[in-house]
Amino acid sequence: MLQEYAFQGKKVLRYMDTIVILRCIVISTASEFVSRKPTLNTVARKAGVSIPTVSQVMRGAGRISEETREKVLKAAQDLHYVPNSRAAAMRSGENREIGFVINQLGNPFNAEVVGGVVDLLEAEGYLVSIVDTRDDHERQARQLEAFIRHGRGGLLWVPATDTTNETFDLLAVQGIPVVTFLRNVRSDLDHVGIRNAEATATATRHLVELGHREIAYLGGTDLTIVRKQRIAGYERALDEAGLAHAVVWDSEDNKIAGLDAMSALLQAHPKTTAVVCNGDMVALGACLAVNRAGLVPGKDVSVIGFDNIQDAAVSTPPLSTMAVSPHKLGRKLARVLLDRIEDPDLPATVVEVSAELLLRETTGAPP
Amino acid sequence: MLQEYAFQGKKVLRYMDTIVILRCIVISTASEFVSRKPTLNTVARKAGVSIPTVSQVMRGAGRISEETREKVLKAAQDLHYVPNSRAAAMRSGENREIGFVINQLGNPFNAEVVGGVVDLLEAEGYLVSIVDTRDDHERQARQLEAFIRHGRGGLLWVPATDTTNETFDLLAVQGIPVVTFLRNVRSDLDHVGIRNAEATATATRHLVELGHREIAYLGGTDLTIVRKQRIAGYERALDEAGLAHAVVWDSEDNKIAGLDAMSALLQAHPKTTAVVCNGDMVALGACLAVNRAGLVPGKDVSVIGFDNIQDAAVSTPPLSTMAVSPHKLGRKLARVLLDRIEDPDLPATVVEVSAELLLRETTGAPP
DNA sequence: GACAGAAGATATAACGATATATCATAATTT
DNA sequence: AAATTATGATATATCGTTATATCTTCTGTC
Repeated sequence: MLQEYAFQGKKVLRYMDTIVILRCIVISTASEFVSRKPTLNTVARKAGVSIPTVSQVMRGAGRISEETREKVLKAAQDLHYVPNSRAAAMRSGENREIGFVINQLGNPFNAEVVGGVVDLLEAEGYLVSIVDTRDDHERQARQLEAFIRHGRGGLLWVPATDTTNETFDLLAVQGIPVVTFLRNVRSDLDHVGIRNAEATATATRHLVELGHREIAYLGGTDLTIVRKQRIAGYERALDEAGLAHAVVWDSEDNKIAGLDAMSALLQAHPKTTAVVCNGDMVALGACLAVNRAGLVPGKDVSVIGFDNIQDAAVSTPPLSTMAVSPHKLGRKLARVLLDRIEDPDLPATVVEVSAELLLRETTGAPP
Repeated sequence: MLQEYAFQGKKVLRYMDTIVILRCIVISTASEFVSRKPTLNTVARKAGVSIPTVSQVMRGAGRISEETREKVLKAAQDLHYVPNSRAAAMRSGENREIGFVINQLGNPFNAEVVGGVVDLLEAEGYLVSIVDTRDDHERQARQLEAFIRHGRGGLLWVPATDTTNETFDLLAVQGIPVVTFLRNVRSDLDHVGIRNAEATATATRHLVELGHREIAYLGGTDLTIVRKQRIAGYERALDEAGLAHAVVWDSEDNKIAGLDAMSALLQAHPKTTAVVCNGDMVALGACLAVNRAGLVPGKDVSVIGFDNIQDAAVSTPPLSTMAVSPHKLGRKLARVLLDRIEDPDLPATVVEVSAELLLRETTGAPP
């Protein structure tokens, strides 16, 4: 009796035992003529050895004679064999693929951080693959789950604003190494970030020393962790100087928002002689606004930024800012993850890097 | 006789058959108390059904009674079960993970393209993970191979400058769907890009119509494909106008390089009244140089950019440019990849999107 | 009441790799 | 010469899934 039989996605016919012969023929045909991804099996047959032997040669493990080693390597090269890491990971449990969940891809600061991370992790044989949440916590939840489904040996993560507890719980249960970056939202997770409060305090103190008395903060009522920390440092420095009066003005982290916000601020508080900004983009926008008001940044109004992005050095006038090395930050981030992978029982680590006062031309004594 | 025996990374002892009992105890202990990633097996045991049944429930496949369906779903939820897509991919052959190999992560244009790609592919259940080659073809080769090892169902790729033939061959042999983006380097691969020659021709023609006669091209002797195409369009438009004389000046794609190059160009060719730029970053740098030379962009010297990045709209003066919608471009890119995955036997497709002339304030009649 | 067919579940064999155990030889020791 | 140990290769089970085949049980039909 003839029966339909599915083989490699295609229906073939079988008749009792004939299927065995048929399958043999088909398999052999396929491996001869159809270009399929080569596997250990393919290589082993071509080299005339067993599968474990090929596996050992590819990994440089076990005891293999020079003769068979060369035979196997030749076969692998001829077939353009590329090992399947996922199958390997499945069996061995070791997974050298790291996910980086980032909040804003186009940000040059983030891009440099990624560079630092990758430089360290690729040297250790890891693949670092990135996704961009665009600061949308729902998309983030989907992406994190996707990373778990697709198997990542560790995660680096800039948590989106409004990240829910469900998301944290999901990660906690999966028992996969996670290091948060920049936004220190959970004490039970490893973290690498910037000493935000210290940095804005330094910036503010500098402006106070220059003689400024009306110092506003630009970019800060949408209270993410980082903004809170930065505003806290700013307010602390004002308190120390006995300047209780503090204007915190809202703005998003881009040039246009900075421009608009600074224009409004200058109108509402014309006595302001200095602004500490939440980021360089805002600061650059602020300088634009100062210009448009017929004033000169660094003379009439001092502006100080945060991050030291590339543009800060070439704007007119060049921007004073709190500088952090994103590349170094990235390397630290990778280091902490590697340590965690090596020893999962380590207590949660927090590493915070200082920012340095970098004075260019947008800061000076008040008029 | 006692023997050492390795179990879950730790050495235990075994004595003849006793190992069986020992293993049973250990396994049961582990699954009860140690937090391990739950699998179909775990869920199946908890729900009191077989593994294939759970698999079917999770996928919504096969015929399952409502009763067992609920039982299984409850067990899965209680255990926080997350399916292992790699194991699934291994068996089923279907792999919904896409790799995006990009040349410059910090570029906001690229970031928006990624947004378009992801919007379409995530809706189809794909995970898009990104790596940054930083235009280094050796790093790129390592990353592409890593993507193949780790199993990607398709690749989107901005080929780095100097990509070698070995790299193309590696990809060709692996038989994995690949779509190149922006840089159309191989006729045997699908491609999505911009009509570069058409765009620069449009820009140049516009300058000619404004009355310019000394029109230079800024950013172009390092001859990548894209630069070649753009210069070709520029030269074609000059030829049409009977203006044989063309100055092509070198510059990298960033502000500082644009500033330096434009300063040099103005010194070497003071009669130049207009420049077509290879990108907006160069154009913004060029405007800076024009300013520093005591001239006004759009009046003394016209500058036109390419890409319409966010900064172009808020620079002073706002930049005229050739605008393309990166988001739309990203969706096109994703579409082409999906089509290829659906039908691997399709002939190679090339999709090219037009750029639009977007006039702001850096272009005008010559003085 | 026998039988066909459907419904709902399970058994089994892959996918491509690695870990462990085992098995032939050859080389060395006693 | 017999026993032991190294050496180099292979056999087998397993990782977490899914595809296919098989097996009950329960209908409904004649």
